[in-house]
Amino acid sequence: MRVLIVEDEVRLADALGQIMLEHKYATDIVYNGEDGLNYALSGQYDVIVLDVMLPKRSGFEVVRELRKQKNAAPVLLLTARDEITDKVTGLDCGADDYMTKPFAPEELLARIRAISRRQGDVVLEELTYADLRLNLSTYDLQRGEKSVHLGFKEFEVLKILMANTKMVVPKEDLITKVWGVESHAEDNNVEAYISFLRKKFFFLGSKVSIGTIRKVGYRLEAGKL
Amino acid sequence: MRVLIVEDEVRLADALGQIMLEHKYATDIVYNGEDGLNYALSGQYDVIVLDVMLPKRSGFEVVRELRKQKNAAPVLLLTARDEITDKVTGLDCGADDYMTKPFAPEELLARIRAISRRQGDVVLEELTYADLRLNLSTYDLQRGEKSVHLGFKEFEVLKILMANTKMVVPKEDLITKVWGVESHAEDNNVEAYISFLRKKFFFLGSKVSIGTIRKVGYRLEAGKL
DNA sequence: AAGCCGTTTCAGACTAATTTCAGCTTTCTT
DNA sequence: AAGAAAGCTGAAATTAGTCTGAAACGGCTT
Repeated sequence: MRVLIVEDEVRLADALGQIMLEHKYATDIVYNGEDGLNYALSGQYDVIVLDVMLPKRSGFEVVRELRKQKNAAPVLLLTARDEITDKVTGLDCGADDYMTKPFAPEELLARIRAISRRQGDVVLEELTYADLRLNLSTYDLQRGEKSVHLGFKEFEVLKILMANTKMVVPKEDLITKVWGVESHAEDNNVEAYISFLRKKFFFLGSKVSIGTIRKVGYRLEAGKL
Repeated sequence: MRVLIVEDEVRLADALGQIMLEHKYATDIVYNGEDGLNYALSGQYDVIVLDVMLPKRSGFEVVRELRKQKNAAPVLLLTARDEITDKVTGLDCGADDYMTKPFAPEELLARIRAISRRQGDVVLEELTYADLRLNLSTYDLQRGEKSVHLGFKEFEVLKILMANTKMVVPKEDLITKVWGVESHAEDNNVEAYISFLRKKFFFLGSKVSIGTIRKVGYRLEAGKL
């Protein structure tokens, strides 16, 4: 079960991420409407938790655009209690549910369960690149017969690389997406995980390797067989 | 990466300048809205950090005017927490992000990275000149089949030359843009990199060459095949 | 309490990028 | 044409970024 959180208040966003984590939801967090829309359009999420008041594009705009593009992912809108925005507006735009801040974590979880149940599961089960297959629900990475289990962070790092194949993913991005924006994770954390992943690629005998772009980041590369 | 800071509290402005410096951003500081606007319009900045409450012209006015003139530079607004200015107003005026004082340097840096990158992906993916293509995300320079990887500084130098094709780029400009304003890089540093680049052009068999304008600078030239 | 697993931290090895230097070539000046 | 200034470039020296094994850590399970 994958959840996208779009919320510009970093503190709240991280808190939500924390809650999701504790309940075993894989979570991505972005901090503005534009990124939110782009991430949502990737179609990999089972639920999208969307703040209304956002930089770049409001939550309303995001849902509307999402629906226009025929994306049916369940959307839960968040709004501050004193914002004079109308619940009806949100639902008209195509949102599935609506909740005012502040709220209890339990309520959030309940609503997420509710709207995700409503949908028939149409989630992609795995990501692939060259000879590698990353199972998104079991966290197993396999190549042919062999298979290894990835830890949560290994998984997240690889997932991001596989979702952006052929693009260089900046270390910064990995840090903010895997460790969270206000973490004090250091570059070496990322490096350590890249190292772990390389070891596992090697173990699997994959032709895929992780290329380093110095001072920038990493990208997947499919070496010749 | 060039940053313009518009902030009337001299102490804060200087502190910001210091932080930027430590993180290798080339920085200019001005202390009122009018200068801010003029500097910003010069179009040489990658990010503008703009206080809301300013002498001469408010931050809001500055962004609005900037946008009216079709200047798309990413703007990060600053405001004191107890000012009753509205976040929405700022974003509506065309700012890209918004932060309340006081804030941690780390947060500022993170946001600067975020908004400067954000516009980066709207911007073109590669620069081309004659038979050369410079991939802006992988730092690869290619010509036909062949491709070479450029180091950070090589890349920056070439990028500037390719962004100003047919114009002579003064050595001084290269130094301040690539090494930073306060650097004590010497002309020979630039010369060394020009030399590296020429070698790579030759390796690629490109018809492009780097012409020297004595006592001034360099420019790209597309020789005949 | 002991063991396991995923994660973080650290230090040294390693490697690529960058700077520096020196001698050489080209261009300009007179 | 001679000398001076500016520029070029190969090689060496230095620095900065990255990799990785090992150890420490912390939460969970047995």
